[in-house]
Amino acid sequence: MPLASLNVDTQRSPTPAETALTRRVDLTTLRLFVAVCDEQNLTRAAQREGIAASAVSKRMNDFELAFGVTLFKRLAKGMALTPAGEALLHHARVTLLNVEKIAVELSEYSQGVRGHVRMLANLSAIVQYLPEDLSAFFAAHELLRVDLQERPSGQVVRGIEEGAAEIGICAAEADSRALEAFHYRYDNLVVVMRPDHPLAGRERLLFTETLDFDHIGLHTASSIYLRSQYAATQAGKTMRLRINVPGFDAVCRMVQANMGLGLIPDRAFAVVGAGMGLRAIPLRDDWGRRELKIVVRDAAHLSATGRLMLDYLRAVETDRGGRVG
Amino acid sequence: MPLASLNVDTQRSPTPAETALTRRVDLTTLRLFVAVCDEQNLTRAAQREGIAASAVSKRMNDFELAFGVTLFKRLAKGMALTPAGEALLHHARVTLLNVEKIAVELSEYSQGVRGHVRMLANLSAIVQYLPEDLSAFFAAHELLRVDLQERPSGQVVRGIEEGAAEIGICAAEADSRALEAFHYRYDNLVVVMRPDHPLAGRERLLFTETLDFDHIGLHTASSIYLRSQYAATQAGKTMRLRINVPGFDAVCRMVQANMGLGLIPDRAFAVVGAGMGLRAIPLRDDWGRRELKIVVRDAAHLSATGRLMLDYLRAVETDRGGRVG
DNA sequence: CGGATTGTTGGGAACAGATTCCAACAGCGC
DNA sequence: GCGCTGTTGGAATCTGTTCCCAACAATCCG
Repeated sequence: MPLASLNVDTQRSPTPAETALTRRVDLTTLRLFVAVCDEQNLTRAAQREGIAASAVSKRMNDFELAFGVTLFKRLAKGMALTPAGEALLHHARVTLLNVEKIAVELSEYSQGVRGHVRMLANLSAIVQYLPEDLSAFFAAHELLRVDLQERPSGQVVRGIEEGAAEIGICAAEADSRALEAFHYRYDNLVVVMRPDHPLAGRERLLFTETLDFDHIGLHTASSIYLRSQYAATQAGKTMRLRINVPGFDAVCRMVQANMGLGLIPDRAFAVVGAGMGLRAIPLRDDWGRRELKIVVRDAAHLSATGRLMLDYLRAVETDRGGRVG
Repeated sequence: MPLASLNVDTQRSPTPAETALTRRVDLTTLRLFVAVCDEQNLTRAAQREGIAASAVSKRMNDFELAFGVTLFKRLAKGMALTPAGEALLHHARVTLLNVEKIAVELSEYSQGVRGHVRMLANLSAIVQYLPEDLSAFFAAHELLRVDLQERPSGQVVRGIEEGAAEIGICAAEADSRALEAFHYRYDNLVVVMRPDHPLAGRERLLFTETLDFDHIGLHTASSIYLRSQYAATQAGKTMRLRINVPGFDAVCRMVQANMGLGLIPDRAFAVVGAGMGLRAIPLRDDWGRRELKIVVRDAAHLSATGRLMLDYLRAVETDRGGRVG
């Protein structure tokens, strides 16, 4: 039954036999192991870790013995990994990285930080609103700290669902499924171009008017990109795309280099495009005004710090509040 | 400078001070810690872990001392987490889960497995082709093992780029950027419906002909969903969507329940829809024939096992080979 | 070509340090 | 005061490290 060895990863509770094996793993061994892998040499690895070479040798042997696995091929000129070793190396690296996060985060708490909030947000939110909002938030709550990661809107939703973070910010178009969603901000899209572009004299633009010119696309998973593609096909045309770039600053630089038109939020242009000698013209289409929303898994069961952050973000834009999802 | 506390996560090499802190973390303490959190009671946690309560108490105190952090509020009726404790709990959980993976994987090697390949694939590949292909691959290489995770095509690309897996399979439409891409298989989309549906008598269908009826959508990030949305808007219409579901089997069940039409690959229908008394009609549009591609970061530097798998997958469909990206 | 040299990993005994256990202790609520 | 909680102290134990030495392969040198 070869198919039995197809492992679709999933969250399981450990069997007793597994916990027994788990106890044979320890972090110093792991650390030593990656050192040996890095150096491909036991002696240098031992020096680097400030420990006797024989001790390292013993640990590696014991470890191999404990799992009944050969990790290294012992060569005359050092140690080379076996396939089992390579597999271990991968996991060992991410485990150690995680432990490091623990150490860093805890030492932050010891220096007075009173709470962490893990956050996911799309690029638009990070570039335009979060710097000021978080700055103000920190001013009110000096002892809090935020771990912020950038992801496209769809993956923000997924991350919140999976518990990778407590609070997410994404485009309102994104399907937030079972998550609770609240209004955050509105966004206005502008078309960015060089001052010598044929459209540069216009005060406002319909998106269809730009379709006869080259465009510079954002990351293909970004909601701005998806939305503009949609609009183009709805108009029965296709966007003339020359390149996809990963950030608003990159869009502006491409525009500057005469690669075409860019489509980014107005405040993003104000932040990253200012001083580049470019022109930004508001989009007249209804979808030129977008909404960003806040998503959480369950507002009632947020941590104290998460709750604080959510309440703050919801209150920060006063003109138009309320629930959207 | 409140903004200094905005941490965009990134891969850093550890500073000396950090490694010193890192050494104060050990897995038994972590395991004990989550046990205490789970039980909210030190005594029960100690019992569960088969250790004296005093030992646990000491470990927790030493740990708090080492980082200068209070993890628990000691109450008369047990232990409650502080914010710092909650932060630690999150990281501790994922770390332990990782260690468990290490133990499982290594014990697999000890039982004869000679290599692991981490793979990401979209749903279409997993449902239609991978079971047979991997089965045949395992028959030829009994001692290999595969860790397979399902993701939408876009996230497959991202996962391969980030090194989460060695080999990915995704829709050819997905932008694979700097990755190397190879042809894998072709896919044919069929429209699934109940036998009493008005279109059930047709031999072949154009997608536009289905737009007057209700549709059942796949996950909104899936490439089939995105492609059909695109086709609908290109035809100047909108899809009448009643629901989005996460898998091909769910689509078929929804069709059976008279919720509308489904659009899935033909072989997926053969696998999951057989025996449900449904009708599957091929799509005549050119995009009804899709391509699945294999993506890797750098074929030249694949592990031995990864190389084996790549070569096998590329050779498995003989009628149309060759590079696509 | 032979032999010495340098580098490697592996093994055993003594030592130091950490971890554990048991028992007794202190705070809190009922 | 009883039952529950977590904490403390000291002794037994165990684990890990070091040091020294052996075995081995490659390389250099006479």
